[in-house]
Amino acid sequence: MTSSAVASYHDDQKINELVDETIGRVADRWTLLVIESLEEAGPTRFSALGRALPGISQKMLTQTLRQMEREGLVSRTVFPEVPPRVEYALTDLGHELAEAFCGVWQWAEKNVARIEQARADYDRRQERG
Amino acid sequence: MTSSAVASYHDDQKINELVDETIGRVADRWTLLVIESLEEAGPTRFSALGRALPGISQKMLTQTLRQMEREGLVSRTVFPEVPPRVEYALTDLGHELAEAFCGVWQWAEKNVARIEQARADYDRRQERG
DNA sequence: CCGCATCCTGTTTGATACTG
DNA sequence: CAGTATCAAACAGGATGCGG
Repeated sequence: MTSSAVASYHDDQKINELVDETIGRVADRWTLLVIESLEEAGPTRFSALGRALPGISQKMLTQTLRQMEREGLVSRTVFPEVPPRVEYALTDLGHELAEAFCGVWQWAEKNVARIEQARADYDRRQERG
Repeated sequence: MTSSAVASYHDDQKINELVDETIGRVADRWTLLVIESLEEAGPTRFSALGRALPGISQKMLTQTLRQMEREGLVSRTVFPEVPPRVEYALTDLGHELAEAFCGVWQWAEKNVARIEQARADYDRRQERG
C-alpha cells in the first residue's frame, strides 16, 4: 500500500472488500476468456473477438468489454471509417493481470487429469452410497 | 500467459474446454474465499467456516463445499461423535491452487488504486459524453 | 451440529429485431 | 460493422422447515 493515509484496521477491511470485489469481477468466465484471447492475438475487433469466443452472445461480449474497459483492463479504439471498425486491446493493467492469471491457468492445465479423476471418483461414490 | 501455455491451448481443444470449465468453477466468489480461509486456518468445521465467511448462506456454503469436494479441492471428514462434527480441509490439489491464485490476489491488492482510478475516469467520461 | 428439500424472488442471459 | 432495445427464459441465491 502506497497510500499516505493512516493505515488503520478499518482501512485494511475496506481494502479487502475492494480486493474481493475486484477479483469477483475479474474472475468472470467471459472476462477470463477475453483476456486470454487478447493476450494471445493482440488488438482485435469486435466481430473477430466474437468469433474467437464460441458460445458468447453479442450482448455478453458488449457487456464484458464495457466492464473491462471501465476497470481499465482493455482499451477501445474507434476508427472513423466506413464500414466502422472498433479495436479492443489489453492495457498495461490488463496485461499484468493476464500474467498474474498465468499461474492459475497452468495449474488448471497441469491438473486436468487429476480433476477429472476426482470427479469420476466422487460421482462413483455417490452412485453407490 | 507463457508461450507454452498458449501453444498447448492451440494444440488441444478438448483440454482447453476442460480448463475453461475448471477455471469457471474455481473462479467462483465463494470458492475463492473458502480456499483462502482454509489455506489460512487449516482444517475447519462447517459452522466455523460459515462464521469465517460473512454473508454466505448455509445453502451456498454447502453447495460450494460439495462442488469443491467433487473437484478434489477439499476433503470432508465426518467424526462419528455426538453432536456430529465435520471438518473440511484443502487437499494437495487445493493447496496448489491456492498458491497459483496468489498471483491474482497480489495483482488485485497491488492495483486496487489503479482500478478505482480507472473506474472514476470512465464514469466521468460517461457523464460528459 | 450438519445439511437436505422446498419454495420463492431478483438477477443474468439468450434470442430477436432494430439503429447509426 | 458495431452495437442498442426488448422480452422471455433460466438460474442463482435466500428463507424456512425438517431429518440424521
